[in-house]
Amino acid sequence: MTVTMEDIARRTGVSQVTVSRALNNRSRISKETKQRILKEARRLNYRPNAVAAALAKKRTLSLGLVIPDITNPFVAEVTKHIESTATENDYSLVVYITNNDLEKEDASIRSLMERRVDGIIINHSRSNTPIQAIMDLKKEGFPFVLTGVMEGIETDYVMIDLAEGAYQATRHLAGLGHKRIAFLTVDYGHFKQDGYKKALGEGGIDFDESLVIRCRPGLVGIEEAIGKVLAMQDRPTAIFGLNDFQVLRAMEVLDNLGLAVPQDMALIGFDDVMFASHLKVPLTTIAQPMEQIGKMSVEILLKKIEKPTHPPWQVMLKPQLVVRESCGEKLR
Amino acid sequence: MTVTMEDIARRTGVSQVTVSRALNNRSRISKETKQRILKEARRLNYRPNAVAAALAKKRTLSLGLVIPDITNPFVAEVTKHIESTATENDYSLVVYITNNDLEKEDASIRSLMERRVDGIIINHSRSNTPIQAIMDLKKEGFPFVLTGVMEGIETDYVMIDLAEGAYQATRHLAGLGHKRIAFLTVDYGHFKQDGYKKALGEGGIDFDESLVIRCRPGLVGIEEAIGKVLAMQDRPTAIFGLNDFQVLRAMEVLDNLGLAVPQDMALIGFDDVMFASHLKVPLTTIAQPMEQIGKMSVEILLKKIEKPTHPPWQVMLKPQLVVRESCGEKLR
DNA sequence: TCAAACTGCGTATACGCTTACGCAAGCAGG
DNA sequence: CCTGCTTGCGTAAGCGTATACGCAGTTTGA
Repeated sequence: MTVTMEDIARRTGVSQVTVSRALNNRSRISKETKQRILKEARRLNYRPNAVAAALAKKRTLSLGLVIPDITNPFVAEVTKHIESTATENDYSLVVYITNNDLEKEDASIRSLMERRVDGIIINHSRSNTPIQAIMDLKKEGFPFVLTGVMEGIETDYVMIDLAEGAYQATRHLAGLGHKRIAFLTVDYGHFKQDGYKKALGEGGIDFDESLVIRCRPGLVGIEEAIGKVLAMQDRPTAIFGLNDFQVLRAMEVLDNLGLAVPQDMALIGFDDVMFASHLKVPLTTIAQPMEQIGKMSVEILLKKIEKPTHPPWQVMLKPQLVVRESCGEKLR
Repeated sequence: MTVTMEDIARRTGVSQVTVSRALNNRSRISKETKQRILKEARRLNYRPNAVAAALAKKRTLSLGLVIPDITNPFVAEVTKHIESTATENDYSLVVYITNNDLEKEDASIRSLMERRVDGIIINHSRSNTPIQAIMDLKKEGFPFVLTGVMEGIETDYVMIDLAEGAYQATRHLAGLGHKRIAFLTVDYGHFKQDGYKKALGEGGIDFDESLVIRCRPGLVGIEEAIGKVLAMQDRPTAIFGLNDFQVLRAMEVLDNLGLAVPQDMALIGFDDVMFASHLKVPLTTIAQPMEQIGKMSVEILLKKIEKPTHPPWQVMLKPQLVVRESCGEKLR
C-alpha cells in the first residue's frame, strides 16, 4: 500500500541504505544515483515514515505541551508562539488541555513520556501542589520546562516576576487613594503577596490579613470570593489578584448585583489579554510578554534536549502596568 | 538506559512476547506469570514505547489538527472540545497553527501525514482556494475531516448552515429598519450571500451589488473594507459578514474615527464568542454550537478511521441569532 | 610511485514492539 | 485409550528506517 524506501530501492536497483542516503541528503553517494532515486521517489509519491525514523533515531522531533485552558486568551497567545517556535525548529507539538484537573495533567504528562516526545512544556496551574508525573520527569532526566514554577523542585522555567507585577498593581491602586484592597489569591498567591505588601507599606497602609482571600479553582471560586469581599464590614474598594480572564467573571458578578466598576469596586487584572481594552470598562491590568514567554520556553527546552545534564535555565520576565479605566480616577 | 520489555523478560525468566501479553492484558497467559511480570514492570518503572508500538501496529493513536489561529476564541473553544473528545478516546492531538498562511497549511498537513497520525481535522480557512495537500489526502484515502468545506471536493465535514446564519442576521438588521447593509465577505462569503439576499428580498430591499465588499485576509483587510464602506456615498448603516473576532477590530477602527456603534454604524458578528457579551457595546451575533462542532468532527474522524472507504459523513449544524446591543433599537 | 585517503556503494544489525504460528502438556468426551 | 480442544508459553518474522562497518576502485600527496 504505502511506498517504502525498499520499494524505491528495488525499482532503481540499489540497496535501501542508498535510498536513505539520497533522501536524507547524506554524502558518499554519487550525484547520478541520487538524482535517479529522488526522481523515482517523487514518481512513487514516497512519504518518509517518521515513526520508523523516530524508532531508529530515538528522536521523534515532537514536543509536548500541557496547558490548563486554551480558552483563556493568555494561554492561547502563549501557545501560538510556542507552536510557531516549535515548527520553525522542525518540531511538532502534541497538546494536552487539562481543564485544571490535576489527574488529567498527570495522565497527560505520562502519555507524552510514553509517546517519546523529545521534551515537554508544562503550564502547571498550581504552583504549590506538586504533581507526581513532574517529579518523575525530573528524576528520570526527561527534558521539560515549566511556564511558571513548582515549589520544592529545581527545574528549568520561564516565569514572570509576579511580585513585581503585584507591586505595580497595588501601588497603582494605593496611589489612587484605595486603602482597603482585597487580595484574591487563586494561585501563585504567595509570590504576589510580597509585592502586595511592599506597595502597601510604601503607601503607608497596614497589611490586613483578613483582606487576603483564598479562592477555590474554577469560576465558582471567583463568585464565592467576590461574595466574601462584598460581605465584609468596612468593604474593600478594590480587588487585586485575578487574571483578566477571571476579572471578566468578576465583572459579570458585580454587574448582576448592580455594582459599578470602578465606582463601587475597582478591579485590576493580570495578563493584558487581547480583549482587555475592548471591555465595557476597559481593563487596567498587568501586561505579560506573551510572545517572549512562548518563544523562550521552547528555546530553553531545545537547549535542554541538547544538553540534558546542563543545570537548569531559569528566566524571569518583567511584567508592566497598563492603565485603563477599571480602577477609575483618584478617589475623593 | 530506558527499560524495555526485553529487560523485564530477562529478569522474570520469560520471553519478551510473554511480557507483551502481560502488559497488554492478552489471554493465553497464566495469572501467576502475569502478576510476576506486572510487578517487575512496576519495579523497573517500565514505560511502554508508543513509537515502537505504532510502527508495529501501523497505528499511532494520534490525530492531527490544523487551525488558522488559536488566538481566535471561537477556534480556541472548538479546539478545547476536539482535544477532550480525542483524549477520551485515547488519542493524542498534534496541533499546527497556520496563521492563515496557505503554505504553512500545506506543509502542516504533509508533516502530519509523514508522522502517520491516524487522521486529521482541518479548519481550512478559505473555502474557495483548494490546497494540494488536501487533494492528496483525498486521493490517498487518508482519513480527514473538514471543519467547514472546501469547494470542488467531496469530503467528510462538519459545518454550519452559513446561509441560515446570514439570513437570520440580515433579517434582524432589516427588521430594525436598516436598508443599506454592507456585506463584507472575508471567506465562505458565497454561502452567506444566499441568506443575505433572501432576507433582503423578504424585507423588500433590493440587492445592491456595490454593497458586497471583498476583504483581504488579515486585520488590514478589515481596516480597508471599513474604509471603503465609510467612503461610499449613501453610506450603509450596518455591516454584516465579519466574525466576532474581526468585529472587534472593526469596533476599534470606528472608535478611532469617532463613530459610535450602533448609532453611526450597526455591527453584527458571527460565532458568539466568550467575550461578546462583555464588550463596550455588547455584541449582537450569530451563535455557533462550538462544543458540537468539536465533538462531532472527532467522532466523524474516528468513524472514518474505522471505515476509510465509507462514503463521507457530512454534518450541517444550525446557528442562532443572539440579540444584544450592537445593532441598536429600531431606526427612526 | 606507493601508501593513504576518499568515493560509492552493499551487508548486517538495531530500534522496541506486535502478530502469526508452533508445540507440549493438560483435559474432556466418546 | 485415542481424538481434539484448550492453556501457556516460545520462536520467527516483520513494521520502516538509521547506523556501523566493510570493501573495491579511484584519487591524492610527497
